Amino acid sequence: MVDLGVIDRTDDRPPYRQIATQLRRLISTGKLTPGAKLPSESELIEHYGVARMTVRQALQELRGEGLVVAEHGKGVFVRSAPPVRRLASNRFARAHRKEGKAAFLVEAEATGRKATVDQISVTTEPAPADIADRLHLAEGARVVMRSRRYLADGVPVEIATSYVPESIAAGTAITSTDTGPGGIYARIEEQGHELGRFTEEVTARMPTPEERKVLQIGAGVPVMTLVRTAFDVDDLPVEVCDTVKVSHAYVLEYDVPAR
Amino acid sequence: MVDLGVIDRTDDRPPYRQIATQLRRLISTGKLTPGAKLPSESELIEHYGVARMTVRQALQELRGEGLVVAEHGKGVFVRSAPPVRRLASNRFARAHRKEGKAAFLVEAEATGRKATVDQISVTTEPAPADIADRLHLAEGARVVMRSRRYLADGVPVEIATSYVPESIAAGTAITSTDTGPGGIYARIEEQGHELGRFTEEVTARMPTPEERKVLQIGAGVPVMTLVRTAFDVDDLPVEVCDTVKVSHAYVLEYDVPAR
DNA sequence: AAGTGGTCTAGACCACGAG
DNA sequence: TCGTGGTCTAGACCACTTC
Repeated sequence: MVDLGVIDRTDDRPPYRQIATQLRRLISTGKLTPGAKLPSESELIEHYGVARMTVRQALQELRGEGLVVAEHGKGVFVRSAPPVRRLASNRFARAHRKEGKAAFLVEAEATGRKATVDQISVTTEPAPADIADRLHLAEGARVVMRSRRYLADGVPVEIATSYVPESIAAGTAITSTDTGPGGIYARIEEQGHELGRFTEEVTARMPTPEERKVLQIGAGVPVMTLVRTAFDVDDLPVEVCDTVKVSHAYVLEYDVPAR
Repeated sequence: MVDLGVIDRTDDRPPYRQIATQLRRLISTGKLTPGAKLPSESELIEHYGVARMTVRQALQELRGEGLVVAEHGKGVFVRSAPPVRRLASNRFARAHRKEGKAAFLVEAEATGRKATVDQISVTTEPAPADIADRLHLAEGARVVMRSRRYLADGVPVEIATSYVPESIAAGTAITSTDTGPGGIYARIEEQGHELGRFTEEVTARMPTPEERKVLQIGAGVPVMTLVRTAFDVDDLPVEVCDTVKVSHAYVLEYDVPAR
């Protein structure tokens, strides 16, 4: 059992905040390490001499910060930091594709993690408006839509959906579950669209309830969205990939020339 | 007053979730538009016939998703989407510095916003361990540390802290509140360190209570952190800038060659 | 069965904002 | 002053986990 402080009733900050601060400090100073169990609600109630709702409010603040996770019937635990994957901006370098490797696997290999992909679905549909816009397609033009989930060491870290114009994807392995060596970018180049550049648009937000479920994250854990558009050497957009990443599982790295 | 549904006591989902779902739907369907006031707690209590804590739990779920903000003494309101700033990866191009413009102002100008900077503080201190590491400095080496807050149209959108080795900054305007035309990058180049490239590391997380206060955001709104390191043409790191951005106020854009 | 967190009730007093 | 949300109390019953 860790040692807790006391509540200062003359303090400006309300009791639940004081409790939250003390628990937060136990975590940040390493007195409570990832995976460790916090004192139970009953223990906190008794120690601080407050009502249950007060303790729960403190715990909820920590849950909101993503510092702890509550497990029904077991207790409240310090969130164990998932493996952080650093995504370098050169991860789509042609050299890697030539070696027959998909980007996610290249990354995983570099960090010694076991990467898996599941929940793969491939359909052909009319392009959503924003995708059609990015691909310079007419409204209602059809695209091949590939969705999948990525896991690192068995933990879900990302869901991704790729859109390729049907005119490029038709008759290739892009419409198959297994896209073959080098992934869809290799297939696109085989169709005569040598890749020239990518743009990536990054932002962050809270996940939808469905994303929370698929990514197996609690409330209070934000996601990053990265929308990548691939252009061929004629600057024609050939693919859009919309990814939702568990934020604390990723650091994105970019190299920018000063020009 | 909008029309609400009722609680189905035979439903699996607990009442507070049903209430949250109904309110969420009012927002997503546009029956409650940004800035609109939700029914007050008392109204919800009366309408649904539940205790206050039940209603508050529903509202809290929406706050956690960043959909609404509570204003003490006034009510709960649908969050109005703040202006989104798109940050292009060429925003530090030398051309802009030559024109005597700082990056933030260049961006603001491009989008027609009124950009302001406040809470500027400049100190000289021993470098924190991670900063010393990035700047290739010995532990305890001194750096000039510049903190400031950026606002777009009066709304806080970012806080930033720059670190420059004292060996470069000493005796320049970098140690002044006003760094002069072109900002600190112009001053660094005047010291003989022509800039060659930048690296940027991006991730997202929940804000600390203090960041929430400075950025004036509620719980449930994530932040993006962007750590930029500037290198001169000899690949010597000359500055580290640590920024914390309100996530929904920014989209970061990067251009990546396929190589 | 015992302990944990999840949900709910029915009150209370306080601090803030607007009229 | 009045209505708003912010905080707190002291109970209650339920569902989940472990033994």
